[in-house]
Amino acid sequence: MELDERKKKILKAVIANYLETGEPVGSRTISKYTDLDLNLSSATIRNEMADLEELGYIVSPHTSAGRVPTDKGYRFYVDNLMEEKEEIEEVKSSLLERVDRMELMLKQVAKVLAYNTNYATMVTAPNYRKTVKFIQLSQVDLDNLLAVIVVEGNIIKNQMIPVNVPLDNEDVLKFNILLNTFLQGAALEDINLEMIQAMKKQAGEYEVILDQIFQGIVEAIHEANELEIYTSGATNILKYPELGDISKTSELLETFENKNELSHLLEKSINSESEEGIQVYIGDETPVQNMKDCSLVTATYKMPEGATGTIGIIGPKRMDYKKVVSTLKNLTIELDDIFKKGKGENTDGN
Amino acid sequence: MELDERKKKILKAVIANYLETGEPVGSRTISKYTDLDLNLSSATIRNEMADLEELGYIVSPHTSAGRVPTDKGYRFYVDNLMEEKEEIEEVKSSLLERVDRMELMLKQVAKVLAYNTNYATMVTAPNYRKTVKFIQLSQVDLDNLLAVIVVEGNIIKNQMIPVNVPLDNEDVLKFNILLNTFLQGAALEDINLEMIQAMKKQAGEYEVILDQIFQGIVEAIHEANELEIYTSGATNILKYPELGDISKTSELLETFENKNELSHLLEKSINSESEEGIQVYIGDETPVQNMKDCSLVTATYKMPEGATGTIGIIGPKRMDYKKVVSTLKNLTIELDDIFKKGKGENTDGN
DNA sequence: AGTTAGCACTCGAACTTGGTGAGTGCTAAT
DNA sequence: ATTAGCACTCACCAAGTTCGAGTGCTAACT
Repeated sequence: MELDERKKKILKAVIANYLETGEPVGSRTISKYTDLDLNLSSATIRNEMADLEELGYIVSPHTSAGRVPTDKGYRFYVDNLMEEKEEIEEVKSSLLERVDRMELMLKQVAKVLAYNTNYATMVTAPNYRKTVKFIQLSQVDLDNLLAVIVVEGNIIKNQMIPVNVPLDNEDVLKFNILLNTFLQGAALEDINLEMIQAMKKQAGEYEVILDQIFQGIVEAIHEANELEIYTSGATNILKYPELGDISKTSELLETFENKNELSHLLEKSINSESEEGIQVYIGDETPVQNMKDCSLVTATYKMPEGATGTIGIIGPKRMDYKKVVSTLKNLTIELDDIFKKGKGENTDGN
Repeated sequence: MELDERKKKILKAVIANYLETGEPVGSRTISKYTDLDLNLSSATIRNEMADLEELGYIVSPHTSAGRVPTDKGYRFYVDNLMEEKEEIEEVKSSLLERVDRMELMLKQVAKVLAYNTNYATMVTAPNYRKTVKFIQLSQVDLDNLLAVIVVEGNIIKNQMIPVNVPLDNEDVLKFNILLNTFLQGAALEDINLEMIQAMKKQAGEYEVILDQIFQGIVEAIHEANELEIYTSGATNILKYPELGDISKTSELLETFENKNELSHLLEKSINSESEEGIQVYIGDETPVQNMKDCSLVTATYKMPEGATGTIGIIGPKRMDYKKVVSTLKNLTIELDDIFKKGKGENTDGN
């Protein structure tokens, strides 16, 4: 059954009120609600609300309480009723000026966003298709070589490599030539055992040292492939009393502390959705089990090189979707802009 | 007034009981408590407890409840009554095997410690006296130079430096020589305007580029000087119902999220205490205001080079001091050991 | 037919009441 | 000095009470 215009209005009013107060909303409240020009008595509203309840959009927690939106209700609101805010929620871009280090910037984004919205946020680093752009060994001191690897997107990895045989400059130079010949431009996934075998052959007498070097490099590359994720404002979750059930909420907070877990979960689900742009996950729809009492809104941003990353906002189901969606929209636009200007130069990874 | 032997025993019994249960403990409980061979009736205990209350070691939350230790009581316990555990609380050292990257290791320490104790933990990186050990510029691509700086303790910093003039290999080589001449072996604090001026003079026509390079290097160095801090198990705090006052606890959790703040606070207070070894801060004694309903136990570990770092455990006032202290003691010993073996090689910073 | 006023009803929240028991302080006997 | 005994206190719990917001239904109104 399609909702007629009036039912839509009433549903919208119920949700709008509930988003504000977090309390069940009653018929009288709606009938006094002027924003939508309903002008109906509470009795009429009651009849309509009874229908809406039967249809599963709202529910009353007990006989003599008002109504509360169900997940289905929120879903309908987000899909059909919510017109987005016109006024641009200016993300304080002053805070976003320093683009010179990718990592810091993304942390900053998470922080600013959490501060502005009062929800929990997370930002993943862009998933470049990682090809090796630059690789270099240097002798730092008698016992250590330093491998510096720069991959596409200017993410830098360092690795100290202990060596027990003294090397002279020429040896190091040789290694560098060897490494660059084989590895420059290679995608990280392509660096496999075969390639390593081939390099070893060429290394001749230094095979043992090469082994150590490899071990270091492989580790560094492996790390470069991990999806970095930055979070902020996790404790904002505690501000919403409906999530006050500590045992549940603390699990959620733990998930936040364990960024690894979080990143895996997100990677699996969000990347598999080929859709781009803003996604809203309400309650059970969320990919992360621990968030099932919350809602998650994600947005995708793009780097000029084609890499994409995800920004997520986690809040109570009654979060201000309108604000969150428009904030995220503006933020991604702003980010795309910044990246276009900066064109990826001047970035850094840990 | 000095506490006589019996009062001490009773105080100890009260605290021991309270640490276990978290409930106010009554006279009858103590009189049945066999561990200390008191063999007194509850009435006698009551008289003694009344004295202890008058002296400020314990307090009863209301007329007909048992007694609870005060901060003063805890302090006395920690200083005089608590004999440390004999059996070594083995920190699962298997998890500490990978020493190859300082940063990862310290994170791991925080994690393992939080997991084993069920309290919140934090670990600061060692405060090396940071002298530049190695500095190198490389041309990564047409637009970017990469500065790699290694400071004592093998902490590595990277900085991408955009340049708008094409440079050839010889230019880069020149810069490298220049940088190394001036900076190698210099303490980070010594790198000041004068030195920079002197270098600029020598740079001649490339002064502008040098400027950019400097800016990058200064930033990198500045960062290297920040006290790194790693935390774990912050959500463990929520497990203790006496800290269940969400508004207070959430502030504490926020402090944990803001590692910067935390690190500044700690730096100020803990480093200023010249004492080493284990320190116990109870309630108000803690350097961080938000922790005043908790206790903080810190330990100092040493690197062979003389650098030191701090490990902290934050829990409720009724934390198991005995266990925490002995765990920390063993941990620092183990760490000192690991560092001695590894002798600082094979480390890395972000 | 759609809307509304009116009314009986429901049920959670908040408050009251009384009983229970753990624990205390005091006193008097040992 | 220690202890048994006793009156007293007070948080906690369960049962009962009131209160009011909100509902569903019916009958009257437009």
